[in-house]
Amino acid sequence: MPDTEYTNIWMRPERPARGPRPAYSRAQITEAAIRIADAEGVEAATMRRIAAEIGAGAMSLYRYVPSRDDLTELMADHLMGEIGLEDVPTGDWRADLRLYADQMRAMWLRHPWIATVNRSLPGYGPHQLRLIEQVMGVLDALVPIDENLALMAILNGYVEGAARDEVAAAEEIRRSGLSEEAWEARNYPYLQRILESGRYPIFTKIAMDARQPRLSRDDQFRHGLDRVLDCIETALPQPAED
Amino acid sequence: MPDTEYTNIWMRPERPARGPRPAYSRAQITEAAIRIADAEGVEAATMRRIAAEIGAGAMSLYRYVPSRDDLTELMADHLMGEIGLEDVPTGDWRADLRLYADQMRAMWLRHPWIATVNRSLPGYGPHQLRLIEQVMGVLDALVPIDENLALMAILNGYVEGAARDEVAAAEEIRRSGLSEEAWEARNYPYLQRILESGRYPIFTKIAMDARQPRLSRDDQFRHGLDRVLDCIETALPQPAED
DNA sequence: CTCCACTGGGTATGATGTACGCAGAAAGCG
DNA sequence: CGCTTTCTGCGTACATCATACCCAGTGGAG
Repeated sequence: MPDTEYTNIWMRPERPARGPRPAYSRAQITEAAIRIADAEGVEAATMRRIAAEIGAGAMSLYRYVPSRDDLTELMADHLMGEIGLEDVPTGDWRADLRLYADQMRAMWLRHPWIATVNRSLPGYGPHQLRLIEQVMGVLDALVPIDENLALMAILNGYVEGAARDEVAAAEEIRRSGLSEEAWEARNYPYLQRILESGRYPIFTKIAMDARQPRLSRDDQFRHGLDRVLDCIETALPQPAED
Repeated sequence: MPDTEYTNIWMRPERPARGPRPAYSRAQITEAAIRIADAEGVEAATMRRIAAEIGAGAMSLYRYVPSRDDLTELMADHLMGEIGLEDVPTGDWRADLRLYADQMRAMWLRHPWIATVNRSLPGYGPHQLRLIEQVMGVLDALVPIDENLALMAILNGYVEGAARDEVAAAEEIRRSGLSEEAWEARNYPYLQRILESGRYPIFTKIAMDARQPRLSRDDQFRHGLDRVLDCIETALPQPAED
């Protein structure tokens, strides 16, 4: 029973020394699972379906991955690998953090199902670790480590929150099987009821007066991000003089 | 087939006019489900278990709630009702937003399973709507509605992100069935391997040098929150003079 | 008083993650 | 080179889940 000792998917060696060559690999399985989740929704990425995708039997996957939860962990970490910050830090911290934020959001939109994967914190897979190094490396020379942590909490909170909202709406629409317009038309009566009740003046103000909801998603994100970066700037010691 | 017309759990009337008195109610079912999820984890709150909790047969629940997803929506909105901001705004926006943030975080910690419920955005249940009114009412008189939206995105992002991190760790420990100390001891080898690899200097700096991870969770949250509130302050027009 | 739209709930179904066991393959050892 | 050991892929089996369907009984509307 060697299983008991490994607390973590990252501690478990992929291949033992003896025996026949494995026909597949963790990476292959992980990528197949991501492909299915992207194309058909995370609920379609069942163990059987993933196995079929790579031409294996259902139970074969368990030779590579101890459980579905661990596969999920592999999937989540693989996604972090899609964030490319090779040339960071460039010296322009604002551009660096914006690049990070934009890439992160784009990744969320490519893989909306990541919102349902909440085992985020204790993962610390290799790609996530690399990303921490790169992102926190941007401000590392400018502020103490505690300050850096606090600022990154704000930035990550904003990016993830914004991405989560976008993705929640998109997933709701996808799951309904309707077009975006049809979905909005279908929900219109409820919206109307809220507005007509007169009990939600601020909600009404948002729906009627705000420019924000009428901007493109990209612009909405960018506006909020600018605010966050301004906030970070005020926390930096002696910002660059003109 | 009246089912087809209701797009939303909030549009569907709880009780029809005719027929015998229902023995239970949506509120009763929702509260039972929350009680189970709190005590035994969200995975224990199955339809059968919830039905058993209130002394009903499994299928009886479907007389009150069209599907498990809708029940989840009811549960999530019920939680928003736990945030009490009756006396807000008090005139001290900073105190008001801090009260909101603290209550929100406390609610997350009471009900960690909310992290797994991601159908957040298009819900707009009654409690969520009321909360939007109260929270956004704090700054409504001070800033334009678009500004208010942007600032709330930052605040909510921080609060939710911080709560999500705390909850993810707590849930991971709970699910392992170990004590916090035993869980940490179990994970120690992996942490050690990361540090010893020498490839993650900033991660190492966080683990070794930062004060932050050694503060209480409450203090960590408060520190970050102060930063966010500072950020909001700089965005307000002519902050109150001394 | 009669009718029928309701009620609670038993049974059944299809899907899921995964435990178990088996036949065959290949690496280590003599 | 043959034997043993340790692996491989994978078919079968099972517990558990949400939920479709059905039925007998009930109580408000006419």
